[in-house]
Amino acid sequence: MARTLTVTRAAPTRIEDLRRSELIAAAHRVFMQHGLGGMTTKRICEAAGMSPGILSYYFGGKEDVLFAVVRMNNRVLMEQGIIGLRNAVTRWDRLSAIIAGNFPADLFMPNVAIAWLSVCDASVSKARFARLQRVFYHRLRSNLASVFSKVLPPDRFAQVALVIGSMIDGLWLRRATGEDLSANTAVTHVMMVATALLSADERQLLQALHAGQLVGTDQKGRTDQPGARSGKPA
Amino acid sequence: MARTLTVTRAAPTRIEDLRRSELIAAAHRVFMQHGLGGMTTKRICEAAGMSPGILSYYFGGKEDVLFAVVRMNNRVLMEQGIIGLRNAVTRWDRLSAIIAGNFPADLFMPNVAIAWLSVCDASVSKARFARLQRVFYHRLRSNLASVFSKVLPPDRFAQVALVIGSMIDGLWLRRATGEDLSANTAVTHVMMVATALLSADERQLLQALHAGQLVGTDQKGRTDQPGARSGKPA
DNA sequence: TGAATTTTTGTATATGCGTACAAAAAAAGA
DNA sequence: TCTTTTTTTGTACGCATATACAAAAATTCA
Repeated sequence: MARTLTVTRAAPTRIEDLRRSELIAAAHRVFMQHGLGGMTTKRICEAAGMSPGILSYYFGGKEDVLFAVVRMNNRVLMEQGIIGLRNAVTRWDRLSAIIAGNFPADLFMPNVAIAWLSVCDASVSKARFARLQRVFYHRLRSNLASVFSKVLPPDRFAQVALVIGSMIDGLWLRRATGEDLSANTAVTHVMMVATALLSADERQLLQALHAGQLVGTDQKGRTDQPGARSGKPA
Repeated sequence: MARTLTVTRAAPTRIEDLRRSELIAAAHRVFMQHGLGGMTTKRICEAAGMSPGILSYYFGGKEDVLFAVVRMNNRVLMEQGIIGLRNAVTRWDRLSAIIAGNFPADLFMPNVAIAWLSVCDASVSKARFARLQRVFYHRLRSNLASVFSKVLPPDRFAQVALVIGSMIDGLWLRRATGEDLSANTAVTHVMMVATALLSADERQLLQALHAGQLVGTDQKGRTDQPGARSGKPA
């Protein structure tokens, strides 16, 4: 069905995949604008310029569409994160890229934040979505590990990763409530926290080795701008 | 109507307020268990042991009930926060009490977190709820100000307050997704961040005055336990 | 007790939703 | 061109919900 197995060995009827993509894109738009609650089948089909019944022809149901939307969204974010990470050389650049990858300037807006919030809400009852969420968190964690794992002991890393992850989520949530907050300041705040936490470790480590050498490590001065510092912390 | 204006000048028929309270309490229970989406009028009345139609007799509609529930919840949290703050003497005790007040051990659970999440979700379209949310945030901010305002310059305080607030929200969100996290560790993590941020200021301040005296201020050692340290940071 | 009022019940109505499906239209193949 | 398959349409059904409301029950008052 929907596949041509005759003379031409050509790929499966492309119109099928095309329609699916169009519907997913339309659903994505509706989702971003009206949130999960306002994402009705009628609106989706309308946004795609198709008839209301088309959805059950190309998808098993509405949940399948939503799943595809979230999946697509995550994939895009991850890909953007990867290309951001390619250009980073120092550890701090890498950290900065990871954080910034979680705050795309064009997406860090109330509508998007609210939409993402309602997915979190739905994730608790739908196992598929919870799994997607977990994959996303895991990706963040392993990205952070690539920065910190050789600098911090495992349990300390777990703390730092939880703090950074929670801050990212928390700032998105604040954005959802309409707080006046730019993607840049969000990144800045997370980097500020990371810096503060790491320099605490730094001092603790140095103190454990030899007391009194602390001032020397800090002589470069301190700014909260993520990019202002390119040396590794330890 | 519903008031006795005859011989006895007694207060308005108390049964009215009683029923209202019962319904609010029932709605609160249903809300915590089934989330916003699962909070139907039928379930509320059922949980209150009343007939399905009673709700439109005592309330204008379902939204009024939800509003009352959220309002009650906020009031309880604020009152608990106040009594926690009464026993605090040092600045760190106060900060600890404020943070701990945002993570009641018996409420820091997925169900509650999810319920609270769905209210955030609904807040964006219903102005009344957004206002409630803003009041809540404002309370946190002014509580934090009572700790930090004399130690930090205003703009720096704004940063710290945003970080702490976001972390609180973020940890609740993580809890909503089922992350294994106790109220105690949540408090610990927030305190850890606050400590790190504050000691950054501390060092910066001291550095600005005289270089080289840093080690002396840190001689007491550092633990991340909130209660382990009772001296003020600056 | 008996009448008046308050409170509760149960149901009826309207609305909005997701989904299935038969019929129509379009496209492809011979 | 005619037939077969694919794609689209529009509608209809079932389900769940919030709300309104008339009737019944309980309570209050004289």
